Amino acid sequence: MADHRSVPEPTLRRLPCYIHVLKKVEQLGRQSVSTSDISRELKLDPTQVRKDLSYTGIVGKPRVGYPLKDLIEAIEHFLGWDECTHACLVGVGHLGKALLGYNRFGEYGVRIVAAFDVDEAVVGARISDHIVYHIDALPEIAQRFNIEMGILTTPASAARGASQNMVEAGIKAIWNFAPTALELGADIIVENAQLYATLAVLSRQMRGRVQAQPKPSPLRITPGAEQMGPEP
Amino acid sequence: MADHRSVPEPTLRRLPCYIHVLKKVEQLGRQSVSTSDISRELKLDPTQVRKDLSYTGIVGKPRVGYPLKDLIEAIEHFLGWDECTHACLVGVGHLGKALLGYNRFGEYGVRIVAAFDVDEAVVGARISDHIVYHIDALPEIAQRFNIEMGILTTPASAARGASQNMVEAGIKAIWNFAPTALELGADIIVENAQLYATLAVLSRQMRGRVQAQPKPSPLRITPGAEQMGPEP
DNA sequence: ATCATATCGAGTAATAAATCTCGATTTTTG
DNA sequence: CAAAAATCGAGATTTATTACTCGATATGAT
Ligand SMILES: NC(=O)c1ccc[n+]([C@@H]2O[C@H](COP(=O)([O-])OP(=O)(O)OC[C@H]3O[C@@H](n4cnc5c(N)ncnc54)[C@H](O)[C@@H]3O)[C@@H](O)[C@H]2O)c1
Ligand SMILES: NC(=O)c1ccc[n+]([C@@H]2O[C@H](COP(=O)([O-])OP(=O)(O)OC[C@H]3O[C@@H](n4cnc5c(N)ncnc54)[C@H](O)[C@@H]3O)[C@@H](O)[C@H]2O)c1
Repeated sequence: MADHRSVPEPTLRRLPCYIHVLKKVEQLGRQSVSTSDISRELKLDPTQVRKDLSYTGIVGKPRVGYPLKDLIEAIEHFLGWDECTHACLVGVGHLGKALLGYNRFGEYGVRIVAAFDVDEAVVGARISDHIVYHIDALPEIAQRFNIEMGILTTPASAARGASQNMVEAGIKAIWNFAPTALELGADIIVENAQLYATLAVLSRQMRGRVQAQPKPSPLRITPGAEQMGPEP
Repeated sequence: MADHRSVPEPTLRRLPCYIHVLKKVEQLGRQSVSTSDISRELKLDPTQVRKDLSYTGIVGKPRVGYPLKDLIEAIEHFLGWDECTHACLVGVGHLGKALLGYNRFGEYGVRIVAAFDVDEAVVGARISDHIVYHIDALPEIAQRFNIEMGILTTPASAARGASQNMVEAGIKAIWNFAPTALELGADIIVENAQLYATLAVLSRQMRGRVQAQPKPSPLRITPGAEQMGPEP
């Protein structure tokens, strides 16, 4: 239905979860699926699932649900995951190697066609079938392979410099795994992987579960000042 | 101020970003920081930053901002990151190895004290100074090392089984990197790392930039092609 | 000492998202 | 063939989150 700019971000974030559920259901041999099925699996409200799915333009049948294959395709198409985006990865360290070894990005519309680093120890190596080039080769290779997306997995200290390199090489979208906000032009799309966001939620819940009361913490600035104006 | 369950999740997700900015500012030698500084760096509204920070109980000074050191400590304490949580990692594959090689989890209140797998090829190995045990040893070792958190990095197909193992070993919180919803008791805290959520947002923005119009998609229901009831 | 300025913090308004309600539709059952 | 059950989809309502406003206050300049 609505194909324009007005898709809630929470919806976008849930769509991959739907795909994962749907593919699992598909392996069971089912032909169709209802929002009740999906919501049961993901513990969401059925009408929310319905509203989310409606953004993709899919139409369901009362009493039956949605045709499974069409629904998966609709979501994938909506996200652009039915088309292949050429990506490069910059920073072949621990995390970079893990991403290079992940052989399912194709399902998510991404194909890593080159990797880059500055460390002579990895430059020239083959990591999970990907050649690691020196970062200086980025502009040329980016153009040659028509690279649209950059996956940034350098240390935080190198992230801004590396992102600059990407932009200079003509890359328009960056998936940033470094815990740093990038400083780039408004025409560059940046999305931070935010690994720690989920850890923060988890940690907070753990602490909250154990000791749910407000405790007299040692982090007060002016001792004794609860909600009055702080004394000098 | 409010130390109870009433912290908005968006706030929790932003707190780690603040920590990252603050630590960078700290390295510059600054003693204090204002919400204007933070909001400029992260492109957020200053009053939103202020409201987020207020949950940690920190108090700032007009015209000056917040004492940097205290602020970092306040956020870390609020998240429980000033205390060490013992964790184990289950599934020593590409991603698991990357996480084992990450030597900064201490800053996030997590210490990986053991790793587990079923594959004889990795069981017994040392990965970045972590010993890999067979999953069968999980109950004993979890108890011995007082493991509270499980980091789940198995393939999706093994995720539910492995999470079951964790729970049986007494683990109460799971950081789940597998793209599967886990089916566990309500007393178990689960947080899904959701790697693909950010990719979905990125992909959608990329496609939206290129072709913003709604197009007649081929995803309509073919009448009569359906069968299969809703119940499996 | 007084004034200008930046910033905090609380309260309020506006916006966004989740949830609820209900009529319509399709399939299965009696 | 009629009734019952399940589910869709649109719209209304509620709740959550973000953005705005403003008085108070600390600092540095005049
Ligand atoms: N490893 C993890 O599990 C993990 C977890 C959370 C976050 N992260 C984040 O991901 C990023 C990478 O982490 P890591 O553990 O893989 O680090 P790492 O040190 O193992 O790897 C970083 C790689 O980047 C390369 N590099 C440095 N500067 C570069 C430059 N200017 N251009 C190109 N390459 C450059 C280094 O040579 C190295 O190979 C970090 O920002 C880290 O905070 C990693
Ligand atoms: N590698 C990535 O970059 C990446 C990216 C996104 C998501 N993921 C997700 O992370 C998970 C791990 O990915 P990966 O690439 O590391 O996979 P992988 O196949 O490299 O590693 C999985 C590991 O889990 C082990 N394992 C299997 N069953 C087990 C069980 N029952 N108990 C304990 N260990 C078991 C395997 O032996 C293997 O070592 C997957 O669910 C994947 O979807 C990975």
